[in-house]
Amino acid sequence: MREAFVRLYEEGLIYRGAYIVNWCPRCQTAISDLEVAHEEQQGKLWEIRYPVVGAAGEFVTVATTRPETMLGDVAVAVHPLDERYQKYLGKKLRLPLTDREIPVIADEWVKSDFGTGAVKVTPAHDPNDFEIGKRHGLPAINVMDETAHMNDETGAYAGLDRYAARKKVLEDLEAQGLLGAVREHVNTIGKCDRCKTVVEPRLSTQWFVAVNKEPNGGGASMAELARRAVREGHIRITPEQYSKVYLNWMDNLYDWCISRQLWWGHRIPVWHCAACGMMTVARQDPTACTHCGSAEIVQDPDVLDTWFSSGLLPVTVFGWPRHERDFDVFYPTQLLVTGFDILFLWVSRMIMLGCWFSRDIPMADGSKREAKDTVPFHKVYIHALVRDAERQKMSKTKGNVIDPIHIVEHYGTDAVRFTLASMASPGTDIAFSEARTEGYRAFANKIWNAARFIFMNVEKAREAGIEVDRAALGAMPAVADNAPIEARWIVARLNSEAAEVNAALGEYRFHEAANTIYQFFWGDFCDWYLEIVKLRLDFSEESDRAAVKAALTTLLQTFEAALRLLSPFMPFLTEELWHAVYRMACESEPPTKSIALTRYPQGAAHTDDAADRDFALLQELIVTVRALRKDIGVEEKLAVPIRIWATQERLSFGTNAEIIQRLARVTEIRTAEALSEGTGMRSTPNFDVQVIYEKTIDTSAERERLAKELAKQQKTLASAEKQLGNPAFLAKAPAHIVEGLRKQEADTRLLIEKTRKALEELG
RNA sequence: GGGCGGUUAGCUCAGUUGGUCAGAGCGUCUGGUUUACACCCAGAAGGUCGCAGGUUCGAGCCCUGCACUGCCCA
Repeated sequence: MREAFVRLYEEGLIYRGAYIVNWCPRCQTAISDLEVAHEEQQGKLWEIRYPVVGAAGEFVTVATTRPETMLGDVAVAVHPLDERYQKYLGKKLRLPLTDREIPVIADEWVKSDFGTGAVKVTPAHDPNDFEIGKRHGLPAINVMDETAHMNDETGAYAGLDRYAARKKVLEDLEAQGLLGAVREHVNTIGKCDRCKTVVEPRLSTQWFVAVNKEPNGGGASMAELARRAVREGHIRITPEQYSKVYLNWMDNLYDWCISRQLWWGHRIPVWHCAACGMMTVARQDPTACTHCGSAEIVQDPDVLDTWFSSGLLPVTVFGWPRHERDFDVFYPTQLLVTGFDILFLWVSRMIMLGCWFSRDIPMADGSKREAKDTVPFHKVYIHALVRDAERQKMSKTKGNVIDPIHIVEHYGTDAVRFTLASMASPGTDIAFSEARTEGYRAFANKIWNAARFIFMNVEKAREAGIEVDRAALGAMPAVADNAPIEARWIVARLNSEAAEVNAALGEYRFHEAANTIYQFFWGDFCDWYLEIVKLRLDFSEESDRAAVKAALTTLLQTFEAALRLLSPFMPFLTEELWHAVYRMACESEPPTKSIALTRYPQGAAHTDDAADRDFALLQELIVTVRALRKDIGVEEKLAVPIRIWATQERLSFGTNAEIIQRLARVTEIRTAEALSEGTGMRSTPNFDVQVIYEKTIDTSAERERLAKELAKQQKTLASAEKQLGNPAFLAKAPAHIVEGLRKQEADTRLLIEKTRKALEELG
């Protein structure tokens, strides 16, 4: 910290000066612009008449939102082109309530249409007035002390709090007939971020970092280096939109006030000499003034802004200012994860100071460090902020804080974690949703129950003398080509979903990763695979033991891999179950102490497209039959025969009859060569299916459904035909789009024909 | 005042470079005590993607304007 301060001072980038700063009267310290929260507030605009000296009965009327500061007025300013006030330019006014006379000056900054067009100038208590004062060489009269009470400059008002003073000033003006109109006025006031006290702009002597200035030796400014780091892509901010926010802020950066009048913090390494009045800035505590040798030196009482030392973290963490091996090895780091509210406060300062102090440190191989290697980190991921259900920022004063402990106790840590991950889509904040959390608690429960089912079967298998080899676990499962369809399918699925999860994580799309896993675990693994695998887990004497063992192995392998896939999202549950897998299935300890230490499943797309395709058809058939049964009123429990007309060879419905029977509650599958008459039919481009059911069906409802269906199909066809009939489309659209549309058109034509026929048969 | 977002099913939200993308969960409705799970299963209904123009063969997605809304900075 000292090294940084002294070096910047030597480079001419740290200076001390009297400026208007944001002053918190309660904390009694200066605070930076970033620590001030601006709020709109209904206030008043008072008009005050300042008598013109030497012109009895004439006044210049000013408008102000802060009458008490008039005691520190040193001028009244008007716009140079404002005709109303031309005659007063250069004249003096008598400042009411005091015995001072102040000039009328012209300054471009004054807005003629605001208030009366004449403004009081109080350089010690307003940043704009300070600038005007500097331009016109006016003095600055501070009228308040560090607690925002009126000081000795104010005579009769001395000792009054600023608001009490305001009241008295107004009363006195009123009594003297100098108070004009009072209007309602919305103005913006600054409050201290920490204690919410209204900030007082106050003239005081502070330390600043000149962020936009070239250093003494020449070269780019700190802010410029920090801008380039992002603009030139050495630092990539995700979501990208924050790059713009960052650059916009950097482009409008003022000097950074780094001194604080607090009693804790790093003290400023500057000693003031009582003898000669000069300053000694030193790395080591000096015993004498470097200018005159006097021993009467006192260290500056101020301490540094906490973000100054925090901003140095990227280099100090690796031993800077010493040059250590850690620095060579780890700087620049890869990724910083943080919330956007910290982007300016900390991230920007780390970039500025990191780039600055690393730039003259050679690379490990001795070569010169280039810009890309000066940055403290290569990537910044800005995560979402959690807000309350009404999207309000949580705050203690508003009382809308959601207590994470309470939520975690209620829904479980894993459910809360999964909820946040699933809602963390980049660039938007998270409105905390209890309903979503409830859903993911159910998900955790679902996984737990799936595990119970699996372990139960492992027990049964063991009783039947079937054991799963421990060596089979811990990797991506592999299945034989002649394995049952559901085994081939779930393994292909696991692979493609794992690949998708990895891709999503690589791009910080956590919600996508979470949703993919959710869908895989619940939708694919539980709803389809587990239901089908029940058929294979037959531990009776007459079963094919090799087949049962293979099924059980795939089941365990898939579950184990799925747990690893899920573990970053639900660490506690998966840890527990993963250990249980090894203990229950293999009666042994897992290969590592924690699931977190295992290899994350990578997966691959298209490992078994044939299984994917065949299983999709099977699902389509089962779903169609289920819907059909419901439509024609087959009781839930009743199993019925179905009849299928398949248009494709590969519909291996025959070999998968068991699956269809179990999942669609079917007794018998008949096949036919052609469309038959009768009711209770459904068509898809791949097959027609009929549920054979004796009871009369609701023909009018069925007709209505078919009519609706037909209308939809015709709409689809019309749109496809329109596009395909457009030469421009055929000429310009890519081939796969045109092909896809052609297939859609053909399929739709076929369906329309079938639907029409079905309608005819209903009569 | 300057900047950055958002507006998609009743609710909470996805929808990466314009085409096979209109989706999920919750809620609603219907039916189910199938030996893992009713914190469950099956099925269904529900949206002219804020409004108005424009670019394009093609727009939830790109451009312009407007309305409402949130945030950041001054």
